[in-house]
Amino acid sequence: MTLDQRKKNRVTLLDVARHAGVSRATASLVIRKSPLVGADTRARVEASMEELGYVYNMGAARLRADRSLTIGVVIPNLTNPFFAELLAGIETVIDAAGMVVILVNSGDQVGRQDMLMTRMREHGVDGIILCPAAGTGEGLLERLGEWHLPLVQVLRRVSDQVDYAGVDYAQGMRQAVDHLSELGHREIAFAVHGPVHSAYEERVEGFRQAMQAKGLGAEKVVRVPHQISAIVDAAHLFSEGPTASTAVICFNDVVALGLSAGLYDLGIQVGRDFSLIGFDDVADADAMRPRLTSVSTFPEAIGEGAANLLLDRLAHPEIGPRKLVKATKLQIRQSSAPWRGGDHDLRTARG
Amino acid sequence: MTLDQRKKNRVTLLDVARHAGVSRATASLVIRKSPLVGADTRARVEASMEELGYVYNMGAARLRADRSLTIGVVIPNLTNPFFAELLAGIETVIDAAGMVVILVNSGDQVGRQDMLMTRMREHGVDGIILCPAAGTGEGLLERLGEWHLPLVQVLRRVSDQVDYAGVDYAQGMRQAVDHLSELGHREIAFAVHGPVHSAYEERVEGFRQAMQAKGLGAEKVVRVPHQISAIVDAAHLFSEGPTASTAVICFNDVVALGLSAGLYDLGIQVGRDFSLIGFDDVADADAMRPRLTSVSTFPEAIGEGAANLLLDRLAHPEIGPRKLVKATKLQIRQSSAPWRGGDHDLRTARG
DNA sequence: CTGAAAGCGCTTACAG
DNA sequence: CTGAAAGCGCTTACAG
Repeated sequence: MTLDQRKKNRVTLLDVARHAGVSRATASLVIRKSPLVGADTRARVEASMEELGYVYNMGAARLRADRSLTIGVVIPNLTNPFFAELLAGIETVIDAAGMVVILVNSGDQVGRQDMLMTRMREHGVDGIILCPAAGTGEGLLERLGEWHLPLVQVLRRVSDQVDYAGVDYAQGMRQAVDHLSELGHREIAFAVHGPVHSAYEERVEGFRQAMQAKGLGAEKVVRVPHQISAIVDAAHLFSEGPTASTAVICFNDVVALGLSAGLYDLGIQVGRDFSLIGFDDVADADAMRPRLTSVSTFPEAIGEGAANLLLDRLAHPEIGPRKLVKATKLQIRQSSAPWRGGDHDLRTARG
Repeated sequence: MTLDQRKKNRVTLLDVARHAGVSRATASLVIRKSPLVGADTRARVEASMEELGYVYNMGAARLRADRSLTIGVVIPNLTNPFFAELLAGIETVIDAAGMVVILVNSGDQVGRQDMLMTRMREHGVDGIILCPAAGTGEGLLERLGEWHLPLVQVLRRVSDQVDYAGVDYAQGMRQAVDHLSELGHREIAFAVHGPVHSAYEERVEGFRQAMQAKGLGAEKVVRVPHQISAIVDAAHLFSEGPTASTAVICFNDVVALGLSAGLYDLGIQVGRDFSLIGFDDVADADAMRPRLTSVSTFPEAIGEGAANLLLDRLAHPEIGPRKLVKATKLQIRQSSAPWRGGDHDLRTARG
């Protein structure tokens, strides 16, 4: 039996202490790199640890010290490349701090998320980085407050009373709208999809305000399907009917990728007869043809920011809630082009 | 501060037991759903837990019971969408088993990986799912064996003596080669990149064997850069010079995406004058134009398989090493097309 | 700088 | 079915 063997073989701190001829307390101090212990003693203890093959038992340490060097990360969807990059950023910082990430997937379901928060708590995580599932109420955050479990919201925000790291969506929308406006476009649509949460609303609101600031109508907020294959088939919404446009800003790069293919299928040449702007800049925009103009939101940097916010919070529980709102950057490539004038028939465009 | 409050507020099993008028042992049995305890007693204890807001302390339980309900997952690269899907599959199964994933990123560096294995061990994980960094030796696995730490290798294999879940790369290569061969292609190249590991070698070897089985030369194994933007610029390797071909099988979809763009830039129409086959089928192949023919390797299913293998291993440490080699499936779309004959000049192709 | 003792919150035999 | 006791491997005051 593996388990029994593991148990039998285990060398404890007491074994190390005996072997080195010191007390258990001294050995413990060596492990935690306390300056209280002399250099020669330290060397002797470390040699014994090496010789006996000692393995530090976090579980025992955590029970006594009440910290686990463990962070919970709750994410609504792993397969979205945006979240994968966010996670990579979080992992980098947490790892560098000598801590470890416990990862769970809420599937954007509030009920599951509740269950997972409890599970994180049972595992004794020192803090949580949460991208709240759509529909999360403030209640959850209050409960965490009662639990005295440090929390950082990332990308989506539910409460102003809790740390938050996210994107300046208003700025991003302004950059996209201004760019299209300068190219002469007036019939600009915003293609949205997915569940409604703060990041969704900030994007829509940012679009409205940016359009109004340019004296343009902002009524063309058009929902497209979630699956990319279905987005392809929704491209006609932007070439005909009441929401026909000359340019579309996309909720994210997945939408842009789908619409790019769909417009191509309709014989509309993006980057010449029609303009498309993505959001996030995580898809392989450089390898798309035409290359996709997109608003970079730097998910990896946001992940790093969120993790640093949490580490700060652990060190300083007393300071007030903080916000980290990252600037966006418009990456201009080929998919956005000057407006070609009103009498131009989109469908004749193919080369 | 926070920590002290958490401590002070904490209600323990003993509190629950007293409140319910039973002993601590009985309360413990209730938690672990033992049939030894009567229904009325159980109900009383559960009511007390609810009323007092009891939180199970995994840390304490693990110290005594020597299991943590925690699994370590070591992955070489999070941002690759292939690994994101793999991870999603693992997480689903581990979560359903009531366990939790500790995720770390080796960055494909053997030294970092060693350090992370030790860290996992200190955290007391019950087992590890490892996609070994390129260059990992058998020594690591032997060491884990000595540690009595159950391990499953995923996607890449270092030892036959340890459980493994992966892809039948030979089959995938055969499917790709046979398809191109049936379309009349004879000058078929294999575009590879990235670090060399078992999955790399199995693909190359699979290509060689499949080509030879068709009586074709298998010398055109061509290395392309790692960055997708640089792959785009490497497309000329397949249109001219000694490795010019009429069809390319790609190491993965990232390579295919880059070459697709690069060939387009060269004026070569993929899916008419040139054939391209991807591998993995994780990129949004349906949204590419032309749609990418690709060999599906089902990373999410492999993640699930690996996690199930590990759960089985935890339950039955005594059984011999097992292998789970998942079949591939060729998804034929538009990027592969019949050979157009020898005197056709690729560069005149553009419509 | 070091040692002896208590305790973190559970689980596990062992009696009853 | 339940209770009293020991112990998992650490850390933490408290003396010296």
